[in-house]
Amino acid sequence: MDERVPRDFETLRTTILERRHSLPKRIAQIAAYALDNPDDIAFGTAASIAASAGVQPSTLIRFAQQLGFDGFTSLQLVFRERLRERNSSYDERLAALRAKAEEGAGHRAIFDGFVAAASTSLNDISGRLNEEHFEDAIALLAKAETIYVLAKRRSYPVASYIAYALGKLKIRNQLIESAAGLNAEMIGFASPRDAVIAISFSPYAPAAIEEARVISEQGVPIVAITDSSFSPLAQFAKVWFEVAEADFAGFRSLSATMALAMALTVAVGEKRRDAGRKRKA
Amino acid sequence: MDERVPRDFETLRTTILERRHSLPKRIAQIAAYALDNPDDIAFGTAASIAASAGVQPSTLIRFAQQLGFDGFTSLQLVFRERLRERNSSYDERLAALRAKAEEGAGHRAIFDGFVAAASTSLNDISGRLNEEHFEDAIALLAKAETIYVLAKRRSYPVASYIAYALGKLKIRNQLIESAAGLNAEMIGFASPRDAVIAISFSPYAPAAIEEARVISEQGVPIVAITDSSFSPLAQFAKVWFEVAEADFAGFRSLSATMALAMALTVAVGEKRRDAGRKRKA
DNA sequence: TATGGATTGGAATTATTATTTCATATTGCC
DNA sequence: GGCAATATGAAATAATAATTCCAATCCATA
Repeated sequence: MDERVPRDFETLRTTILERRHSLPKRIAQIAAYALDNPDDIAFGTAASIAASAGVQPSTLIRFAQQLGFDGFTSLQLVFRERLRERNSSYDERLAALRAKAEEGAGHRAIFDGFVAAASTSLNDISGRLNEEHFEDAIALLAKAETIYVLAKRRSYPVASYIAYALGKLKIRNQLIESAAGLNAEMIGFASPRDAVIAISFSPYAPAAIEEARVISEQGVPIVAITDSSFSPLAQFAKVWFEVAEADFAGFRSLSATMALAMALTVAVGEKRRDAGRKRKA
Repeated sequence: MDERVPRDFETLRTTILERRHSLPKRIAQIAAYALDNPDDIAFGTAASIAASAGVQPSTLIRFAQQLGFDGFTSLQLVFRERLRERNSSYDERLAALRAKAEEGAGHRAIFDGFVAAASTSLNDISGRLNEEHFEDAIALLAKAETIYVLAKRRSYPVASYIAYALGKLKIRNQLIESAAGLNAEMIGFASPRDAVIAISFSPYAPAAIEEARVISEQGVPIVAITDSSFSPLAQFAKVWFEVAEADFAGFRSLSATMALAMALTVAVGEKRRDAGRKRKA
């Protein structure tokens, strides 16, 4: 065993991919299986793995030997090590972050707390996004002449990001700011051919709700991002998204909302480009 | 085996913790070891685990039986299952997201791409935050009379969030907006007793850089959040943070920057509260 | 402190699993 | 198309690991 044996999964993976085409059929078969089902290699027995991959146990051992290991067992160790590391690389780290943050050890803990809250929120939303609503929202926004973006206070940063991104994508948009008292007039210009993205979380800013009400009464369709079905925003909206953000130290994360906002914006941009192309053709 | 056997790790854990005090000494010893080193149980052999825990293999089996399993092997399955799930619950899921996003399957892929980018960025920053810089920045900002917040374009949402949070914490602050032409005068008011949080990423908005230069020449200390040591912002800053945000579809995530911004803000708030308390005492 | 029951250690046993071997099949090459 | 080299399948064998068993020890209780 003087030749260089891959001792970590990434090296192993690379090695396999390099040699892929020079491997005999059955060996290639088990190689593909190994990269596709690393967990099975980590936990299975030579016999069970061979069966799942549709080869003989001896082939599995030859595969290991071809890679420079002295048997299946040593190959398996690499797959097990990977699981150990992977595992500690996230969930446990997040748990550790949370634990550190909770026991409140100084300023670093504050940082860890916010990182953990943001990660949790992202994790959560990625499983919960309603794909139909997402498509509906994109369709609705893509055909709008002007997209109005409405959000106050905590949600305002998201709105300003949307406005920035829409601008970069050359999509006409209007941010309804809280600052000047011109909101009423701005809203007055909106027509049913336009659309609104409204964002508001509990405790809902009264101004945001009121403006959403007025604008929906003008027949302008609203896409809302909010935090529950009881949200007053939901009742005015054509489509609405529920985003649950984790909080830390009384401040809620914005990461999930941001990710959704970015995705909406870019998807609308893409949809418009596609539509434009079709019209020309 | 009619009694209820814990089939998932959490249940098992709870069961062990409940019975902890009624277990015989050696069994308790292996129980503690199991909860402390779940990975070892998942991968080890009865003999190796027993040795590490300082008991006999037979004790390990008795432990498993006491919990209702019919042997060590079935107990081990629970520990292995946990690793599988844990693993697929994040890293692999993220990889899957990325893969889906890359193969570009419709709008859902866009969403997945942004979620993945945000997760990656958070993951990254949590390992890279320089704790000393963080403490320095907090100290510097905590003693400022007014905190100026300076950011344009893509970074503006972060600035507006900081301004909002500082306001909620009753810390005097001033957002230097790009809109009106009053920036120069606003900046003119800043003194060395104040401080600035400046945020800018490549391609650096010229206005942001210019304003940072002017304000630093007035002797106002700057805390910068930027993306590399070559950033023009870094040279004006007393303390600066490097934040590497992953991007998707040409838009960069803001999640790591946001988390850092929130942490900074809240930490400053906390430091001020502490200082206030001490002064009174 | 004697006694019964529970607990533990250590070796023997049994089961499972990896590996080797050898006959057979396949492939590439002249 | 025939030959050698290589690859594959299947079963035998060797190794390893789980489990069981029994004697020794510990502990609570009378």
